[in-house]
Amino acid sequence: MNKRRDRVTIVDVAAEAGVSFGTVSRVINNDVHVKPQTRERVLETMRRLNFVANRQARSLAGGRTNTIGLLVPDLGTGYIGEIIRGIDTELGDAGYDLMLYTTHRAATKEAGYVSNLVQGMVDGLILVLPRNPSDYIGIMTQRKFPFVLVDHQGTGEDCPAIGSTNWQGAFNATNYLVKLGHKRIGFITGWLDLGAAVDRLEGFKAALRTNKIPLLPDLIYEGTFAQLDGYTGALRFLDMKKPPTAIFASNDVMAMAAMDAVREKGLRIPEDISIMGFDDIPQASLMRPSLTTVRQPLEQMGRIAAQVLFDILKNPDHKHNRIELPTEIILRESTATLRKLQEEEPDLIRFH
Amino acid sequence: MNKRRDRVTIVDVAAEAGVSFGTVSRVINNDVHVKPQTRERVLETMRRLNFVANRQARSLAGGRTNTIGLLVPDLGTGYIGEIIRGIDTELGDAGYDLMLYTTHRAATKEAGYVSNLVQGMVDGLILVLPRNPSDYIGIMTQRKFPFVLVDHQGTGEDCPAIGSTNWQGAFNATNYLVKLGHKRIGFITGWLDLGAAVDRLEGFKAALRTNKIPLLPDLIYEGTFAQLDGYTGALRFLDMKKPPTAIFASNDVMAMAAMDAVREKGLRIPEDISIMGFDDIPQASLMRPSLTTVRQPLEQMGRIAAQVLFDILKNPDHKHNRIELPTEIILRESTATLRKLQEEEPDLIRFH
DNA sequence: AGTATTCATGTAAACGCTTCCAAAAATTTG
DNA sequence: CAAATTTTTGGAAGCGTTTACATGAATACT
Repeated sequence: MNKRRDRVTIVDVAAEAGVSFGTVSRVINNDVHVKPQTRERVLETMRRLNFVANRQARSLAGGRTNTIGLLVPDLGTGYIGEIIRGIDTELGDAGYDLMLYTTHRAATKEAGYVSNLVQGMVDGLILVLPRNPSDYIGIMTQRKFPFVLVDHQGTGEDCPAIGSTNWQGAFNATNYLVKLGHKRIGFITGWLDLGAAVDRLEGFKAALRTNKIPLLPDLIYEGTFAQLDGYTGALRFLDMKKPPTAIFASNDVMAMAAMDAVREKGLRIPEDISIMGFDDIPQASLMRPSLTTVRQPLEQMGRIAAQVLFDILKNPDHKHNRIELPTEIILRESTATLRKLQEEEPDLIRFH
Repeated sequence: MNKRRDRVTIVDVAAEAGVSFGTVSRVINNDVHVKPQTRERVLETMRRLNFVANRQARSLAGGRTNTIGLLVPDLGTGYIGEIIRGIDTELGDAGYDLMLYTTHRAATKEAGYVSNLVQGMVDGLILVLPRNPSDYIGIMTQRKFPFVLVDHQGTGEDCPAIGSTNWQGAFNATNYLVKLGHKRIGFITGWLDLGAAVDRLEGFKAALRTNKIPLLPDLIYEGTFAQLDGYTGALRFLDMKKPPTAIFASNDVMAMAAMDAVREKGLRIPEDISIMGFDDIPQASLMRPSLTTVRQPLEQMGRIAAQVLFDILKNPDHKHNRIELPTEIILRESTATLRKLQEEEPDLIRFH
């Protein structure tokens, strides 16, 4: 093993610098009790010998790994990509490494990974879009293992989490559609087991209420955030006697699929029907017409998740709760003032 | 440190199972020299005690980390996401963990990461779209450090790499456009420092030659794979006296931007102008019109990269060269037979 | 049955570092 | 200037494994 032989250790550095390996270790760890002059000599030697501390050994001896684990469902949409960018930035600055685990939607893998990771492979865990966190939040909390949830508000658990103002975002977006003149708005929900999905639905309902628009059960299609739901839901709406003039999907992926359905029916966006999404994933701005949507600050959510995790690492007993970041409506081409249908308005009103 | 105290080690397992810790280690490592009955007893004990082997210790003692490093430029487009999916699948099956490093286009970070990682943090390295690999391929080769390059053909280096048949893909795609009747085809190149970009350009040129179509320098716009190039390049083409009837961009991102430019000029896709991309990133099928493109088997490239790396790990002296995976044309909506312009054909011919 | 071979198991010595404690050197104090 | 105090340094004892090597048990062979 060449790799083995020519590796330079703190002992080599110590010998070369004429100090004990203990001192070298102190230098590595920025211990104050080293004479500046000695420190400089050691540092110089390390540089000259091209020394890199062995992470495994440090972890083993020190009990820290300087690595955090990231559990994500997938990397397909760019949605996660944005979040990772944020996490990665913070981690890099803090000198942590990132261990990536993809569950590929297999919820069962989650718990398995978690129980392994918690066993000391990483110092902390960031879980993005956890599927059924209740399975393991218990053991993590009990073991006081540092973790943060991203984009999930629990079904009751009270733990560190980063999310965004889903309710407010949906409320504002709906309000905006109403301002454009839309009174019949079809809403496609997300997976209602997730708090985020429920909040978006509630925001939608509240906005209708505020605007004194009756809530028609037929105009709510229950989806799961999956592409197909957007398509199916939109078709359901379009086949109604009086189809909605706008469709608000609980995420961009479903909104994009809804656009397909609308086009297949020979309708134009936004002239005939407006489409609103949620998330603002990168491709939302790339499609034509580009998608008006509610922006979640994904990258920032990632950054803050990392920061919160660091804080937990430092102050394990500090109480950390859910943090909500503001959402924002991004106006693009897929929504427009209700025009063509205005003559039909009386009709619509009669209907209600 | 609670974390510390309640950790169960092989010694605990050994005591509980009534064997020496050496035997437990053998069981963990699937050593043949363990009586089946003993093995079962140890396994049972491990299960009961919820034992998880400490990775740091294993690495330190064994000299292997069971972790591979992945260096990627970014996670934005889904392009990398696909590749990672492939890598991740293989890694998971083989029991390796994934350490992710993002360079965010900062080429300087690459070399830094590499020199650290090579120092024993990971057993091998997969570099996706390396920016300037010559900086560190040298040291890796010299140290015999296992690595694989993905989607990059060197500017001379002879090392393990996974790519696709860029030349053939571009050749076939161009041929296809010609079959549709297009004779004036605008080509937007990638970053010509990358072999892949050069190959695509050469494939394009060769197809023109085969079809006896003159190669007009004005119909080649030199880009860098970046979005803006697609836009600018397309505008350049469209402002010509005799604009091309088809545009072939060296990647999907530029093709998508070219579509924007075409639309801004009030032209329709594909009726007025056909657009062809390269890569087949996930969003290519999601845009409207959907993008006809040359598919690189990204996920498969990831898988094979991992497999090759495993092979290098097993047979360090085995010679590993570049592997090329076949590309494939994906027909979608952005290309069509040359129709409307057919009456102008004589004109075009006169021009050449 | 007695010896030669396997096979199964136990044990000590790393692996490269952190951390604690004690010793040595430098500094302050009376 | 010696004693007390503080700062700096050295070295031992782990951290939880793997991996030789040694030993003991079981099996095969003559």
